Amino acid sequence: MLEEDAEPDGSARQREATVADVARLAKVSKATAARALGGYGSVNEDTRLRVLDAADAVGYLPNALARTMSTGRSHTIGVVLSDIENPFFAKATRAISDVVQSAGFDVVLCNTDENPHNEAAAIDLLLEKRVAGLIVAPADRNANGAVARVTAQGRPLVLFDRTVDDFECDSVIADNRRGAYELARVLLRAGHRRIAFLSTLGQQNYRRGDRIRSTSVADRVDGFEAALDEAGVEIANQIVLLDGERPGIDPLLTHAVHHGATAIIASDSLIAQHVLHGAKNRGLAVPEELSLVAFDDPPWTSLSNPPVTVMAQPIHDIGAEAARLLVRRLDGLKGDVQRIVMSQRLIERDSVAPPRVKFHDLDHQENKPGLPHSCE
Amino acid sequence: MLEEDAEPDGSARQREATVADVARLAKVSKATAARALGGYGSVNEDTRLRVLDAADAVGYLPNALARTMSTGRSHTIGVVLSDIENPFFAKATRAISDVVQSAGFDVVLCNTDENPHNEAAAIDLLLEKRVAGLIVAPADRNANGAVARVTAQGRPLVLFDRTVDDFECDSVIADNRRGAYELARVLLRAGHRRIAFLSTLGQQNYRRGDRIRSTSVADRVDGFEAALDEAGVEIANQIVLLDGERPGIDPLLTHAVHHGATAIIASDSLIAQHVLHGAKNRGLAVPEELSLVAFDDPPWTSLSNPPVTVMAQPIHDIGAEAARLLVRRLDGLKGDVQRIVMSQRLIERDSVAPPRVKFHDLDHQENKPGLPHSCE
DNA sequence: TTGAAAGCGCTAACAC
DNA sequence: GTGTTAGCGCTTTCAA
Repeated sequence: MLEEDAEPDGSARQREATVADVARLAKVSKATAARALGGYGSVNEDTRLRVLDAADAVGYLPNALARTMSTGRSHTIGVVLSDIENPFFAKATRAISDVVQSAGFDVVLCNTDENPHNEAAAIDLLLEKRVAGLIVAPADRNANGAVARVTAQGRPLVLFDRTVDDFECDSVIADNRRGAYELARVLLRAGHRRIAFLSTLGQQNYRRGDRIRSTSVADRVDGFEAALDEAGVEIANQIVLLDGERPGIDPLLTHAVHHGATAIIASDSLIAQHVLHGAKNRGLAVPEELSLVAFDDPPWTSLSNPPVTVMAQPIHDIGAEAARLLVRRLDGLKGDVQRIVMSQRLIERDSVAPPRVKFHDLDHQENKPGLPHSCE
Repeated sequence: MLEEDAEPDGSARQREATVADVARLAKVSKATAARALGGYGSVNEDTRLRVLDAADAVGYLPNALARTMSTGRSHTIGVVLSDIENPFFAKATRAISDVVQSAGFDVVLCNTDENPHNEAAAIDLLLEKRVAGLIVAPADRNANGAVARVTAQGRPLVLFDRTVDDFECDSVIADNRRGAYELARVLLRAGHRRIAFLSTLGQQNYRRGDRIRSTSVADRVDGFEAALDEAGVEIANQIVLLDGERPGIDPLLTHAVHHGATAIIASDSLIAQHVLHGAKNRGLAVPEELSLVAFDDPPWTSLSNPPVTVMAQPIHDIGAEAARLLVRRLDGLKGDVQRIVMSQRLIERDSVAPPRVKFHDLDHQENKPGLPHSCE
């Protein structure tokens, strides 16, 4: 038995047992005890049992930190993402954990809230905790020092959902440009000519050509614009609304509707939810008065009134593939950077209808001053 | 500059820099360098700057493991829960992170999949990593050794959403019994006499009085049964369906409908989603042919067709309160175990209608053999 | 098979 | 203000 330290509150709390304690009780050396406990080296079967008995007699619990310090291996990988409440990330995380755990690694998760500062802190934290590798969905494509630090430290890194500019790195993303293109085509085919793209990410006051911080959103906006160009629709008539810092899709919706948008592309399912709510509150019938399409396909999109047309992403696969890639790198796989791009899938439901407005009138107002195509 | 180890692939990866390296470059002792780096003790401003310069010249990154080992403080808390994909846990996790981080702790998250074995592994893992304290939603109320081990190790622990039998411990839960009671009352008032309670947790083949593994589900079933008793409705006519191991609410729904259920209580929003889907697929109109009420109030429940009547839980507060309590314990708060119970709130929408069937007929069949009240 | 001792990177006494 | 030294709990040579 270990001596017990008397606690201030009178309870007796045991000092944590160490290999040394176990060794003493089992009457062997620290080294032998450690071998028996750690299951390495070779140790006589009898002594092994004796050590194990001693171990749970003193309530021995290995110290993973000490172990990592001496071996240099942590068996832990870090995952950093922006919003665990977003079903996209929840699902991807799930996939990552499954893969990574079955490969014998533990996972530590950090939430950044789309804030580059938090992200840097999270990455450094994980690096300081000496995780074996990292999987991150970077909040900012630009000069992302924290992300670069990971590889600079020589640790494997896989980016998912988003990438970072001028940075060679394994990554697994979805074909967002194509997805947005298709979504825009659906709307265009239905006759819409004034479409708003809504996202909570990126900067406010977007002008065509601006670099949007999140590459997944940037790719979508790109595909969106490409479809419009191709259809010969004036981009100036379109409305790309990015929320930047502010919370709340609702003001964006107000803005969009106020400027004549007849259809919305929601950049994720959370935004689609807000749009549907907003439309309901405003007494705007979907799709009769406002059409809606969105990225991601959580179960509710087929249950809502109306069911919504979506671009489904292979979320599970994105996470799983990112994890598999990291595990392979951890196993020592060398070789070229891998950039995996997964395709998305259109699911048409009932949230799109032709616009009620005729656009001939509006088209003549194109140059009317004061018609913004971005939100302040 | 540090010497560089040549890597097999030809790249040159730096050995990780340590305080010793920094000290050498800054021409001070290890202790001084450590003081400057760690921001403790006192050190001359000039030397401090010199050390800091040296630090980023060699790309120094502190080793949190080593620090924890010598200080005994990890500044990290562990959270273990059963399913991060469930919006309930996603939201609670978010609240926990926020509170805990602003108190200066990092958080490590583990998913258990409702599997007691995984849970034990996760708890031990966290304990081995020497987290300062734990917040756990226990998968099993019975003789939960892993949970007990936490306090046995002298580490603060707060349970949330669920508790463990015969185990004194701080906890924050919702008043599930009352919530279920109210939900049952809504259905009863509408005229329903044959109601099915659906959950993915707990054992299959439930008989009244059985101990359901998850205390939150157990409390709900308890409240459900109490309401029926009070209304003088035969419990034998009710159908408590728990999924046990199997994935899939759908077979449960089949079972319920097949045995004449006219209303469903879904034990969480994921289940409600499945029920709505299932009803749709079967061409069953909600609420005309099947009424539905559920726990939790994610945004989609007001968007669905029909919007669903729910018992909203103060999820954010549950998480935040659990975190605050843990932080206080970590700060040394002694004193009695705290058991915080938060109340739920009924939100009536359009998913409940009177049953079409008249029950006089059915009541006479009560003793008809083969009418099960639980699912195998 | 076992033991003694060194070392992982850091902090914390204790001297100077 | 700064340096020396001794740990934290484990693994890992190297001998015996």
